Amino acid sequence: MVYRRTHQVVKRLAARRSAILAAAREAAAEGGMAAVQIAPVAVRANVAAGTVYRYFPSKADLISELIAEVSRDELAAIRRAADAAPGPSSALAAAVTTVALHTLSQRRLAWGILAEPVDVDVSASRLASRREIAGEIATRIDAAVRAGHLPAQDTALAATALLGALHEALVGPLAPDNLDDPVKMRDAVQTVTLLALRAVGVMDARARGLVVQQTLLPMTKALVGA
Amino acid sequence: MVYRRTHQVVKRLAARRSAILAAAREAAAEGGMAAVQIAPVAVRANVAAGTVYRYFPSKADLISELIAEVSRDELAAIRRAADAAPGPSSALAAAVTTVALHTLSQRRLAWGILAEPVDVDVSASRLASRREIAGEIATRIDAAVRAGHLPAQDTALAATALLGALHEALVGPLAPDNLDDPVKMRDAVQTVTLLALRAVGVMDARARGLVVQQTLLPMTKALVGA
DNA sequence: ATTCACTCTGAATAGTTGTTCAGTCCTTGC
DNA sequence: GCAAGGACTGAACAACTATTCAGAGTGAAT
Repeated sequence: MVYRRTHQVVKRLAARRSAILAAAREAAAEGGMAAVQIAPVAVRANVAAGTVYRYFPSKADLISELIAEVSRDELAAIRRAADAAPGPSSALAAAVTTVALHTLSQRRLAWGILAEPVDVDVSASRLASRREIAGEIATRIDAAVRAGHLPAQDTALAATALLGALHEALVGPLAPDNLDDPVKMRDAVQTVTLLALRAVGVMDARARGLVVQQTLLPMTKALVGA
Repeated sequence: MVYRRTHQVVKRLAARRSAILAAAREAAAEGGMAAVQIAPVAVRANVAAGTVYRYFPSKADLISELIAEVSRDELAAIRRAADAAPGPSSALAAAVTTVALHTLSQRRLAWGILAEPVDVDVSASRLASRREIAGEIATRIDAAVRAGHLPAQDTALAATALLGALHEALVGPLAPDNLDDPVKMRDAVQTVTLLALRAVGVMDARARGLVVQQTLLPMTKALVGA
């Protein structure tokens, strides 16, 4: 007798896997990576602890996939925003703004994904995540350089530094603690975006214009819809 | 009978405490915070594990004090460099360069102090450490603003962002891996310092001048002496 | 010399979680 | 229905280290 997976079963298995990942994501969003423990996640996903191991070989794999998932979402959002911009400088501004917005709107999750201590080794996954996002930013910087809007520079290092600045200023331990207030939030996004653009060499006046253009409009959208 | 501590004993106790801290620092410099475990540190300091607890109530306290110590050293170096500079912009450039140099010259330790996962809670100590360094940078930015060299801005946020950029670019997971090469090291320091200065609004040409002035000379000194 | 306070030792303890696996339940194919 | 493959359960296990503490050691007071 040959056991064959019914479509229904396949669907259920996939759903369960998603449920576990979603549970992990919720836990991380609420309590940071520290809250992503097998037993609680299993409870949240309505399965037993052992079941988690039928879907993920280890906690490290679970968290790695969580990081990858969140990272994919963010990368897509960055690309969407940048591709919709009229020119390379606008695209860069849009990309930076998007990172800032995403980071801010889910600070706890962002902190967990980026830097929070985890008891298992997820450095490879974190590295990949950062590499992707940084690569995207580097590409946008490069486009602006090639368009003559920015001076030539080490775009990879610049992109890395920009991300570091954004993250530290928005979710790091020294980040202002009132960033839930939409007004403060908007100000913070504008400020860090301005810093970032100036850092790569956008002229101050032009940077201010780009920042206002890129944050005021999408900001309200972002705060309403996804 | 009243037992009184001889001067000699007091000295020995202090020496032992220093030895334990030094052992912890060495361990962190070699293997990151993960290597700062009670038993190995005790061995390195030539004491038994239990003795560590006569000097530090817990591992968290030990690491907190290690962080504070390293932080004090760095702050002193920043102040020394900045105070020796001729003007506020130079002082800012010197401060930023110093952070970059210090960070780079002890990358593993810096990573441990700043962001490496630790199994005990040292967030308060890390927060204090960052607050001090960021405060110093903020002060220097403020001085440059008041001197009319920089546009008005949120100096605290700017300082935080600058540190984030430096750290991410120099010791983060995306940092170039060949930073032991003095030439690459110098280039990296120059690049990130330039980014940082431009970010707060230093004009490009002037920034380049400051960067060269602040890195080329002290760099060689730093690589030779402490 | 002797006592006593204080310090040091390091093996044993304890608490925390990720991981396993024997038994149970469900679903498939006949 | 009913056998058998696969999935699920959750209590038990394992491993790792911070922490403790009873006993040994050290040196100050008399």
